[in-house]
Amino acid sequence: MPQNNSELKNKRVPLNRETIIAKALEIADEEGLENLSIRKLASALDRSAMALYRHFGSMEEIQQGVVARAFTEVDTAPVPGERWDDTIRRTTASIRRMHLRHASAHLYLAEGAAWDPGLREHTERVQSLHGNQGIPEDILTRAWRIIDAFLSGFIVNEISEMEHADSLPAADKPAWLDTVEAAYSEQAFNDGVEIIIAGIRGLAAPDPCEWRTPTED
Amino acid sequence: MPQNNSELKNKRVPLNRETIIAKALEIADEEGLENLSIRKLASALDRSAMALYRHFGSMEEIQQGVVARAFTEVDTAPVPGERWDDTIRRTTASIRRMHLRHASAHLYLAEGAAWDPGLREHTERVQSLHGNQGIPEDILTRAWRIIDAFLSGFIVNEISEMEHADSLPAADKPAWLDTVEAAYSEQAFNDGVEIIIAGIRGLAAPDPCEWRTPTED
DNA sequence: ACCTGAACACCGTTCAAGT
DNA sequence: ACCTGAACACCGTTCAAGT
Repeated sequence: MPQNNSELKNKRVPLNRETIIAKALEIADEEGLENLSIRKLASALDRSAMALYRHFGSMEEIQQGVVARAFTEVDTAPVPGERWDDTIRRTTASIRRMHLRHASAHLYLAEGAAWDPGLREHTERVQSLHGNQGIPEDILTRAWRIIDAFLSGFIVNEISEMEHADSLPAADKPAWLDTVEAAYSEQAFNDGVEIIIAGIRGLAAPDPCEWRTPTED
Repeated sequence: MPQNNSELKNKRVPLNRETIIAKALEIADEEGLENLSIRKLASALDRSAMALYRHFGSMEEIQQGVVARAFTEVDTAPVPGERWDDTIRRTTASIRRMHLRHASAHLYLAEGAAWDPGLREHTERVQSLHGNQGIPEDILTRAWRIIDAFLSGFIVNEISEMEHADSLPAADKPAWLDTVEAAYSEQAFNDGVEIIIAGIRGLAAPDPCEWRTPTED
């Protein structure tokens, strides 16, 4: 049975890294990264599971690709004249918003450390942003670890809590849960970021911390 | 073929929640929680996989049990007269040490948020510790969220990084690196804890923050 | 009461083959 | 060059049966 071109175009998207990852993120957004499988992905692309192995070596590689793709949505553009702490406020907020946009995908499940292939490019972009601002290397290293830990921990907890809240009858909530539940909100996130920024100033003292992204002229 | 009692005792440990979880933690410590399976666990206990379903409803329940069991190793005892910030230093360090002791188990994979059945008891112990010290409830709430995020994020990153370092070729990894890495990690952890404690003092100002665990007399 | 084997509906991945 | 079906060695879980 011959099929014409328009029929093929509807189902048979050209197969390459980009289209595979795009479809994978779509499925992850609907069912979660933990429910993404090669067979499911292949069937959504109207291909056999094995066809995907021409483009990816393993399921892990596909998951890393999905995370990398989501991180391209994060705002890491240099803003001339921006002070280092405003850069931190802007980039961390953007990362959090990206994760909330893809909350159902559970991206944190595949998100390894900063040297992970999926996060490497993102990490380099943000690090060079701060490097260009003139932050001393040892301060940047120490600051990075604390921010990175808080950020990833906060996001995992926040998304888990969001999903749990939807599935819990109000009468069953013990009193101590309020403390935990109230924890994850916009204000909570900002509290943490401000505390860490103040802490970095403490680490760098008596440096006035006037590091800024260079202006054009 | 009749088997005598001593032969049975060697292989056939009595089957209950406790012995199942103990064996599950053993396997997780060797292969990681992600490679623990009901079939593997049952075979290690010389039973069929289905025998375990008399004691646990699902694999998830077993994993939560493993996490809960590991958390009983954490030092959350009340120390009369101890100031709140020293309690934070002590309990967070103990949680980190527990995770490092079970680093290969990847316990964080099953560690949900604080309301997760596996962490519920632990959470209640620590919260009541601080409640008894007289920390105002709103301060405890704000402090908890930041510490919890930093702690879980730091531990995941630290263990991931340790394993990444282990997989480096020996030539790329001089002998002194272990010490430096370990020391740096320790310092980074303490940096974060101290910054957050200072931040909590800022949130509570002008309160002198002299909250302490009650003494006996 | 306690445990079993067989079966179901899935996985990721490898292999040899098809056009 | 690109894709396929069949197979392998696993999963978690359900069912009906055995002692």
